Amino acid sequence: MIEIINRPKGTQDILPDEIELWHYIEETIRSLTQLYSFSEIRTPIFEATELFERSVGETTDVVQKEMYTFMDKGGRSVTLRPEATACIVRAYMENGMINQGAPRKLYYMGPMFRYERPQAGRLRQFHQFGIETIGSAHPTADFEVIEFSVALLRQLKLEETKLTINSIGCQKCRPQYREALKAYYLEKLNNLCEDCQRRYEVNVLRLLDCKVDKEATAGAPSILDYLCDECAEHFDQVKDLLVKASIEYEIDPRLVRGLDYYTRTAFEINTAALGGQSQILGGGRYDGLGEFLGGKPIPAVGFAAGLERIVMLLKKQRLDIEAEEGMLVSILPLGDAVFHHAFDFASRIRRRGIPVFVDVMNRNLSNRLKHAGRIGTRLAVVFGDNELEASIVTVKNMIDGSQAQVDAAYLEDYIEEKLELS
RNA sequence: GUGGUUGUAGCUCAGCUGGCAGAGCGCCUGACUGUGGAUCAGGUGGUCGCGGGUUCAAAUCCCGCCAGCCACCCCA
Repeated sequence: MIEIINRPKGTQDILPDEIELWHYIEETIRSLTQLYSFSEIRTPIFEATELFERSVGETTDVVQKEMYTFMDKGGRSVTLRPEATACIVRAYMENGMINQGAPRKLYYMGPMFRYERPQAGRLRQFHQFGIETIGSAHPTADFEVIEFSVALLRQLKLEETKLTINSIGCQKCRPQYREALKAYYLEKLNNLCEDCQRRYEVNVLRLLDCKVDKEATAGAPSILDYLCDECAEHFDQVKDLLVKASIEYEIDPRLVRGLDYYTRTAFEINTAALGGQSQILGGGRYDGLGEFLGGKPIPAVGFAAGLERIVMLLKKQRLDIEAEEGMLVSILPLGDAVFHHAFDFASRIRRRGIPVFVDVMNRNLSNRLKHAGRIGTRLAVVFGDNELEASIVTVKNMIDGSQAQVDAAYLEDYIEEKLELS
């Protein structure tokens, strides 16, 4: 007995039933990016492992334990991309896009891979959409990225979402805050959970969003009190722009980012409706990334959204996607002698831009009609020997059940007319 | 990676303290030899997640593994 092979853990088959929802999301994204003048960029799904080690940061979970890394046959270590920002910046530098003027506004959409324990809204292969505005250090760039993310969710008709923002400083002021935090937590260290004791050494900022030790965190110093003048001014301007655009937000000084390259603005959009994985979108400024990757410093800001989470939310909201106007014509030939005419009719109708299904099963009319009905046929073209001898076919309207004898020579005209009338 | 929980037909599930694997829906066929949706009848469909153990006998009890879900962790 040959064993049946199942899909790999943490992956998903997206079936035809669900694909309409994906198309709806993808089309909304493409039209909105166009309206905001973001251009699509496609980069490889795997990259040199070092790209992620250098950018995402070797202390993060993503690099330490979540990467799909393997040696190729040439002895190179490559990794399935766990996120795209590093890839985009790599491509930006490699292709000399810095010479194409600033800012360069890019977007991407595609699969990402992280070796994690799967859970609702968390998969090993998942899809992200993201935008990056590269080349501008100005707060208007931060604002535009945030504004776009809000507009996108509104356009998608996603309900009950909340925007949270923060500033996490820069390489100048963050170290001082880090020290202040360490000093604050030092005396409490023994009472903290195991994870937090580890975080204390690895990445103190992460202590802030620990769910176990909420009490200890309550009195912790706020990053906002440690921002340097430039960072504070930048943050003020971003907030001011948001207020003037009537975009509601909440400031959460404990909002930090897990990835090392983030600077200044950090933001997230969350929803209460999703359970454990509440974040549907997250991003911020990453002025440090260019240098991390061995290039010039390049100011940039962007975000990434999880498409599966958007799909889940929309399903939960039971959003009715307007079904495509049903235009399908089904051709139901009766008897071996007339099968070849079916394909001739089909080509002629398809040339008018009308979708056609040809029944390629050998079964009686009753079952052919049954199947035609279930796939959403609007008009069924039925014919056997007797019709074709008279050069006619029978066209049945599947919605009201009426039918007509039609001159086979003008079948496509009749169908076109019939579909446009209804 | 840690903890909890679940796994029986394509789907939803029943199957008691071990005793011949079931139902509804779906699918296929027929009633209707050329007319779908309704009705009725018949049929198809399962290594009971996988492997081992206990037993005369395991879907049922025990152990291990795999997978799903939930929470932690982390993030989109």
